[in-house]
Amino acid sequence: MTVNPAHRAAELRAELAEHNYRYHVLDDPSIPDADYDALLRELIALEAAHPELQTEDSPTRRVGASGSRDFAEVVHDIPMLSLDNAFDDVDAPDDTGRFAAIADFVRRIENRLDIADPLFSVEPKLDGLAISLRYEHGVFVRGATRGDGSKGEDVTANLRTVKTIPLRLRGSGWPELLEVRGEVYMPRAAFEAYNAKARETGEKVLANPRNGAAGSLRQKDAQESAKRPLAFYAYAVYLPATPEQNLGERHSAALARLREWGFPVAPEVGTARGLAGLIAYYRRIGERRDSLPYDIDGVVYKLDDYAGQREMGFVSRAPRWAIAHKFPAQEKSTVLEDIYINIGRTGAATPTARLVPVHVGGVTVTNATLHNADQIARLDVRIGDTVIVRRAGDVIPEIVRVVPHLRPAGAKPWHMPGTCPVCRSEIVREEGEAVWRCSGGLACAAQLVQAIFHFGSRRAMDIDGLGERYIESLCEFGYVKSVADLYALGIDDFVEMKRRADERDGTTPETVKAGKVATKWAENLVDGIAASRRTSLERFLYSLGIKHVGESTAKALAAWLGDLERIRHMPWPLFTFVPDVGGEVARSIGHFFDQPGNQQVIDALLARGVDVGAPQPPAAKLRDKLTWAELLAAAAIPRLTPVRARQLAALGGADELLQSEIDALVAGGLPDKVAEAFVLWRAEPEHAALLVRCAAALEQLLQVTPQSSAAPARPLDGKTIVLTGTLEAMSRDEAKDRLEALGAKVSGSVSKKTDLVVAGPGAGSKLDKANELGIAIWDEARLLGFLAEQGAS
DNA sequence: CAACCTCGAGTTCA
DNA sequence: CTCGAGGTTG
Repeated sequence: MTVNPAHRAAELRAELAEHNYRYHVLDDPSIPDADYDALLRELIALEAAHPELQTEDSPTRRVGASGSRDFAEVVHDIPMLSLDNAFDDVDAPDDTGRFAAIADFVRRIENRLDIADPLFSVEPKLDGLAISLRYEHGVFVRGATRGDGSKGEDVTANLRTVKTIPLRLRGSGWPELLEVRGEVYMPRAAFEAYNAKARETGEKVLANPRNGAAGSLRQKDAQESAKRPLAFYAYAVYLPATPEQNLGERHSAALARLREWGFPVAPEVGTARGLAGLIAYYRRIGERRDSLPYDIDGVVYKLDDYAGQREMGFVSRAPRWAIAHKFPAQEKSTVLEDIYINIGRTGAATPTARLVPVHVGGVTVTNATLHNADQIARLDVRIGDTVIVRRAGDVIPEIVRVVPHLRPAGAKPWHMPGTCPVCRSEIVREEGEAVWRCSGGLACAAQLVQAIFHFGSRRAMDIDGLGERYIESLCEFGYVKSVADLYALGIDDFVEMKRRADERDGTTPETVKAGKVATKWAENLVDGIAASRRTSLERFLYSLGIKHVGESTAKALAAWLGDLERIRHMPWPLFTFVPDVGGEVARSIGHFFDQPGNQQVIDALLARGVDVGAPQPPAAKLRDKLTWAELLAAAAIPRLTPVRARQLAALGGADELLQSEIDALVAGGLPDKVAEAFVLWRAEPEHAALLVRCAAALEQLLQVTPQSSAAPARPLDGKTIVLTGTLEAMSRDEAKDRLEALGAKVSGSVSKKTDLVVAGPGAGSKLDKANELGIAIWDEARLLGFLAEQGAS
């Protein structure tokens, strides 16, 4: 008698699914692994012989589909949340202070819902990847990463290989359409085992379980994914068809239901009542943190009652009914091997600690900034010290303190070296400044490299593919002595440069061994450089790297003065007519253009085809400021207050003022002291020359500056807007551009002057501050609506 | 001149 | 993101 293959396949599938569930979800296997494998092999053989019998939910699908392809985009019907994070205030003297953020969270709920000690669902916060699983008629049909919350990537094939994700739901009563959210993670034991094996076979070792999980899920080849031992815990469930009706009335009950349907839920999940309950849970999990089979970085509290959740609602994308309570940043001790100096673009000499590599919060830290010499003195860090390193809320490692009793005998306090380690120029400190600087300027290789890197950076000339390493080689071998030289480079230059660099390093790339020369990268670079020629005046000014001229000052200069030729020959006091430019910045700009070398570089750039667009007349708004009195007031003449400057201006133009005797000035109403100070000042030839240049430049500006014409009023004129958090439909830059096009000023920090804050998910302190100051807050949807409206009209 | 607001510059690791 | 310093304002 022959067995019906279809029947047998269904039987095997049911049996395998049951064993799988017992093994992975209940952790209570009922048959030996070998028997399980035998059943699986039988099914694989059966499906191979009868391809028509293959189904979406077959356990054989866990082996992983092969073939490489890009991940399709998945739009989440219900956006995936981002939670607000709360940290302990470790400096607080008592418990109420230490858990202030959590206490606030509970209080807000109690006040708004008018209840005491609400019930929370409490969960460990796994350090993995949030994903969303979709089930239709009980069958797993699609899995996606969180992505930015509204759009993720389709990783269905890879998720099928995760054994604890049910491919078909158990039991009954599940809705036709079901979406389950949870965390894919790599259990610690699996991580260790994987790495042990990888070390043996010489394969790449995973940095930490989290990276392991992320890397595995994004494997293009699901067969590769199948080899990585991932697991899954569910923590949320939605019915996308009727989102407002979740499963039952309580989150904890919904999770219990998920368990019945075959989803694994972390055994540490439970409920807790009121602030005291939350803190007890936090402590309990914290104590067990190291002995749990997976990495966690905190716990999550969710208001258990769904009706309450709906009432609390959202601030932008973050729910007000849930919060992540993170454990304090992990601290580790290590030994400080050396302190070396980093030279920045402006010559700033930043001491950096080289550490004996240490694992902190999931990554290996080998470097940590010490900011400046003052910081080193404050911490009293010395070479050889054992130091405590922490990766705080953000990513950047910092040295918290030294362990004094572990200091080696004879360790000496550290001092800033007198000369630059790169160019041997003197390292000096400006009066009253915290930073020490290498005085070598562009003659210092480090500063030249940084200057070129800045020039090519995205917000400056935006040269694609020009990385720091290439720049270092270009400078080292003398291909480039200024940014202008970039535009004279050809493919051959880059290839030759690379060859020399490889030679020096003693490395021979595979391509050279094969007797070929790779040139694609060089072609791309040359194209990138060529494409950067067409730029704007503001980008160009920014890319020059003038001290005190960042993006926004460059933009202001371009908008108000409009013409590179005008700007590069303007006497410095005139720059103060541009808003937010004061004496210090104006002098710095003037000083930059006074250097013949800088002028030559600009000439060379223009000669090699850099195009900053057509010159514009100065902004009409400039006109009111274009007076001789204003100019004299800006010129930093000793004792000359604005009032006195007006009196002085009334006495004549540059020629008259250079010739008038003190008597005449005093007769004109100036106090003796002021007149004397002025005469003393103008005795300096360079001051006299400045006066003449200023007068001439003012004359010229007056001729070309248009009368204030009634510019069309824009809807956001005079409004100051701050963007915070992540925007999803457009980049922050794009949002900024569009708002500015409507007349708004987009600024980086919230203050009383802010009119509006646009908050995306992940918004932090800025959002809190906006709430505190009672400033209007929009979410992205509202912004998009507004922009669409404006765009239409 | 003090308080407050902005901008610029520097920073780590995968 | 954070610090330090420059600019503006009351």
